[in-house]
Amino acid sequence: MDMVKITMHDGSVSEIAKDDPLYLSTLRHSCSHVLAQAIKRLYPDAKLAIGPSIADGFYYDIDFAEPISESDFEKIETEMRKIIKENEKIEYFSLPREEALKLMEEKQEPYKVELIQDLPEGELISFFKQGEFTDLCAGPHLQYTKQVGKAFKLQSIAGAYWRGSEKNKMLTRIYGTAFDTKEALEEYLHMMEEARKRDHRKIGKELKLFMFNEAGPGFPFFLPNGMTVKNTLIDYWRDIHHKNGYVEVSTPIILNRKLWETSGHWDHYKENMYTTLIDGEDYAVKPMNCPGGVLIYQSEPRSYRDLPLRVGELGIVHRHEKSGQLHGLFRVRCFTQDDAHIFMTPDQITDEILGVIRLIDQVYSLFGFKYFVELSTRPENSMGSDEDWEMAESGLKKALEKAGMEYKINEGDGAFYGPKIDFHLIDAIGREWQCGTIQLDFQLPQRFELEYMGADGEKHRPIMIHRVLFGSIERFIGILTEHFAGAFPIWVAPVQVKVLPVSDKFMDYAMEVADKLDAEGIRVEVDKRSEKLGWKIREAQQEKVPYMLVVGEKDMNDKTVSVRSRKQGDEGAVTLCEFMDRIKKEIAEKAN
RNA sequence: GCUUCCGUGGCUCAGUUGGUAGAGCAACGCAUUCGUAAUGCGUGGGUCGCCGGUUCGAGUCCGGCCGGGAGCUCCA
Repeated sequence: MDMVKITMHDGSVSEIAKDDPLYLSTLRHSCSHVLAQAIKRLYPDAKLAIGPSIADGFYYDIDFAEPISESDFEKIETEMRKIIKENEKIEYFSLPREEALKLMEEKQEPYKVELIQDLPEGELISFFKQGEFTDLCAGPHLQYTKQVGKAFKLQSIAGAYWRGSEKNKMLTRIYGTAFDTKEALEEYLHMMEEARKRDHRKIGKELKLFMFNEAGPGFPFFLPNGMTVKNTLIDYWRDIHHKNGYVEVSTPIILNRKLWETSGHWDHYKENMYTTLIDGEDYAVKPMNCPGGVLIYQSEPRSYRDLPLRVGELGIVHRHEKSGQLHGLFRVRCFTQDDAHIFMTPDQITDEILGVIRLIDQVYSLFGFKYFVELSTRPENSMGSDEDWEMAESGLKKALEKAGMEYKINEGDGAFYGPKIDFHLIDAIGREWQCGTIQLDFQLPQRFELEYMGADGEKHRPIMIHRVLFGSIERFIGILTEHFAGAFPIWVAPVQVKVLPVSDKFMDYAMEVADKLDAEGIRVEVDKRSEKLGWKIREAQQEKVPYMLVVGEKDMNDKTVSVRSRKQGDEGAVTLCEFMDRIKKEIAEKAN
């Protein structure tokens, strides 16, 4: 393996292999310096902020005197190539704090001055210099600008707040990427193109799954095809919950202010709630299902014999997300949570959590998702006693261990009302999505003074958990759409079979085939247009219909159908019965 | 919400330095009746997101609003 020398934070030189991830991030970081140098040459008044390497490339935040746009990229890239060709040595040097400040003040770089002021006192400040360009930087860097090579590209421009705070000035961020070979760059750009093709907003339009309308920004409309997908997921959800001892309830969408005051939402979540005044009383549209679920728990006296009580609800919630947060089905203002609340005694925590973990595993595995788990523990400003937290956290850990599940701990990242487990699934092209969560809650049982009668004849407070598997059904549909690139598993596909008569002469037979499939509960359509077969196939293929049944003279006489699957293509003629058995089996097995 | 880009027939897009709109697909009609990813011909369809301004004249320029994209921030 090729080795390459890089200059580290302290000026020392290390030799690393080219397959070390540090090499690529160093290359990108040096590329961001080349970008900054080019910017300073072309726009001497621009002020530099920070320019790190990131997962897929790098960026540089810059305060421009005049706005620039992506049409300036060509000019900037040309200057970058020039700098790379000049092959300046990238030199390390360090200065005591005072001198470092003086240097950046002289260079009129206010953001760099601010950064130095925040660095710990008494330490030397490191810089990297290439030609006329000097930048405050922790490194590491390549040794010569030429080593940045030719495989780089500026990608986009975006606003970004100085130091990530919306109170600060908005800077211009230039995103770019760099690789060590042109082939790797090409491959990456190709991957990005693939991701764009899978975009659920694009596929959602093409397959007529859902739509949006100005009448309700962020409120999805489900079209017949999308509704089939949604209902299929819901049917499946009901089935597995029934089998796992859950009952299902439904609570009102709109509830009185007093309830939200008791739950704490009125004080802590009001900004995101839709509220209204009716007959002199305040109401709010529910942003969460829990308070309603709690009222159901309270509707009758509960005994320890009733616990654990697993109460599911496919609750429609509304949250007024800020306009800039909306993103297709991934971030909406109205969605269906596949919620459930479990009320239990403290010694039931581990088993109940374990049950939910297994349910989540079952669901994600079904769609072929891999996933990883994070446990978030007690934050500062939390409520509840030390003993409560100790009991809850150890209960969650025990459940994870019993399930044989590896997990990462996020210290102090829990909600103030209890610890939680998050499930992040990984889709077909490697992206991560946080979907399932299991959250313990000490707060609501206390606020609502929930009780159950114990075996000892005393009243006790139950432990409550909130949990979702899909998270939001709408968002999960978006994820599934991208995961499968629109080619849903047959049990989910809006249309499972499309019958394609070779010509109008076989329409009656096509209808007969469709009727028989329909009678068995298979979602089937007939392409009745007087088009050529090739055209009908093309369209069905684009619609990602799992099975096409071509029927012509031969099939009509033999009582067969010619099967074409979207994956394999032409599979030849079989009797309708044979096909029926096969498809029913595939649907029942929920095969991918 | 902030920065920035965008908004033209159902869809995808073109529209040069301002001179009151065009293509392909779809739809509809006619012909074709066809065996595994695009048959041909014809017809209809747009107050160019909305409001206001500049101009003899605005899809094109300017301002505001609405909606969307990218990113930032946010997601008790």
